[in-house]
Amino acid sequence: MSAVRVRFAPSPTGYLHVGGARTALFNWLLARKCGGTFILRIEDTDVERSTRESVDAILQGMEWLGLDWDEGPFYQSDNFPLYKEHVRKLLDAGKAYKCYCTAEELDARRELAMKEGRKPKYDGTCRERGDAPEGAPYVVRFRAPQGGEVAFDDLIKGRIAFPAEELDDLIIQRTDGTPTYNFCVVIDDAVMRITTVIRGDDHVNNTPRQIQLYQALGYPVPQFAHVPMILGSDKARLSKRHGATSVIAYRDMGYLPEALMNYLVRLGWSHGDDEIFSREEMIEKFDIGNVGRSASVFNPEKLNWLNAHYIKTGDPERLADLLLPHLSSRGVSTLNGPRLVDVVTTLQERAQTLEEMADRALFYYSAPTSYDEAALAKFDKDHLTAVYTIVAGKLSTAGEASAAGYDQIFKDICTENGWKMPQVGQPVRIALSGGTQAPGIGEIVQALGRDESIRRILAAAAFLSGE
RNA sequence: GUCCCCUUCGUCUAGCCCGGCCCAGGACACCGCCCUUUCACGGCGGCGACACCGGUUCAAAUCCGGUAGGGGACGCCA
Repeated sequence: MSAVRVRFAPSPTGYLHVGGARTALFNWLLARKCGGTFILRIEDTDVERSTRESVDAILQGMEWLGLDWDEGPFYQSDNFPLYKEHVRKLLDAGKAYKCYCTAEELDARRELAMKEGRKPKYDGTCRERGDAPEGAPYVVRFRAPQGGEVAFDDLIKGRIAFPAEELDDLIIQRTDGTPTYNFCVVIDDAVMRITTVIRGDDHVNNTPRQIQLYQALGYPVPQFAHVPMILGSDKARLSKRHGATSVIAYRDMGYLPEALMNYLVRLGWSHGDDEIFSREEMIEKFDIGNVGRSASVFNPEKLNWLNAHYIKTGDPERLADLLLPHLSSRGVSTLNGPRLVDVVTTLQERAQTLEEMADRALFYYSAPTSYDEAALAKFDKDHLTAVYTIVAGKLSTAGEASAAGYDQIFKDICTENGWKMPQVGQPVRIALSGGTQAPGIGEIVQALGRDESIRRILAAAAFLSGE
C-alpha cells in the first residue's frame, strides 16, 4: 500500500450528483492506481441541512457506480470535541480571537464595502480588542497572517498565488460553538493524513486560507488538485434545469454504471484518442496531471452512445437482470413468456438505454391487440393471407431452430413462392410484433418460440378475414 | 467592485510543457452513400475549431504581452 491517501467529502444535503460523482471517481482512480487509500468522509457540520436520507442516497450512488472506499464513512459531527480542542489551541496561542460583531453589523459593513468598491473582507474590529464583554455572544476568528503571498502548486492548474492581504480573518467557530467548514476540513485532512486533496475548483479560493490554518496548527500541507466544474448546455453550472443530475436518476433512466463511469472519466480527462475505458483501463491510464483546466459541458448524447456501446457488448444474462425492474414498472411479468435473455439478445443492438429496451421488449410478453394499419396497407389482402397461411404451415412442420435457422426457412419460403424478402418479412413482423420496428424476424421467432409465433400469425390472418 | 481561474470543431477532446511532422487529429451529434428483412448495428465519406490583437522567430495552436469573453470566490453554507 502506497502512502497516497485521498478522500471524497460530500455534504449530505442532497443526492450524489454527477459532479460529485466525478470528483469521487478521480479520487478513487488515483487511490486505485497507486495502491493508496480512498476515504469517505461525510461533511455534516451544518446540522440544520444534513440528513440521514442524503447520506444513504450518496452511499447508494457510490455503491451503484462501484466506487468502493477503504476507510469510513466518517462523520464530522463525531469530531466536534476534536475541533473544540483545536480552537482552544489557536486561542491560547493568540492565533485566533473572539469576535463580538453581530451578523447584522457584518452584513451591513459587507454591503457598504461592496457599494464603495472595496473588498468585502472583515474589517478587523475585534482583532486587537482588549476587553471581553460579559456574557456577549461571540464567534472565534482565525488571525490570518498578513503580508507576502500564499501559493501552492495545484496538480491540475499549476501554481496559484494569492496576496495575503486578500485573505481575511475567517470564522472558525460559530456563536453556537460549532466549527465551520474551512476549519474542519483542515483538521480532518490533517488527522486523516490525507496526502492529496482532489475537489471541485470552486474551492480554490478557500485553499490559501486553509494553508494558513495548516501552518498555524503545525500540520503538513497536502497537495491539491482542483477539478473544473461540469456545466449544462447553456454553459451555466449544471443543475436540474439541464435534466437529471442525480446519479441514481441515471440508473433509473436505464443507464449502466460502467457507461456513466466511462462518460464521467472522459469529461475533463483523456488519454490520446481513446474513448472506451474499462474499469481496469481507467485505473491503469488515469493521470491526475492530465485532467484539463477548463470546465466542460455535460453532453447527454455522448452518454447515450456509450450506454448503447455497453449494452451492445454486455453480457445478456446480466442485462436481463438489470432490465427486470424496468419491466416490472411497466406491469410486465416475464414468468409466462419467452426467456428474457433471448429477448435481450434481440434488443442489444437496438436500445440506447434499458428503458428503451423495456419498451421494445413489451410485445414479446403480450401479443399485439392491433396492427400498424399503414404498414399493412402496403400489401394487398390476398397476399397477406397467402403469406400468413404458408408461413404458419411451414413453421408447423419445421422443428425448433436458431435465429439463423428460421431466417433460412423464410428465405426458402421466398424462393418457393417467388416472393422478395420484404414481402414476407414485413407482414410477418407486423403479425408478431404489431408494428414494423422490431428485431429481425428470425430473431423474434427464436425468442418468442415457434408455437407462439404460429399463434400470432394465425391471429393476424384471422384479424384480416374478420375485417 | 476586488481577487482567482479558464478560452482548439455545436459538444467532449488530442496537440501546447520540449515551436516546424498541424492549411490542426479522434469521438458524440448532424448530413450523404453503402449494407439490409423493418428498426437498428456496421462500413465509407462530408460539414466543422486554434477567442482577438500585437511581439519574438526562417517558422507559433504551441513562447511573450495586451484585449475581449466566460466562470468561480468574496457566508456564523459546504
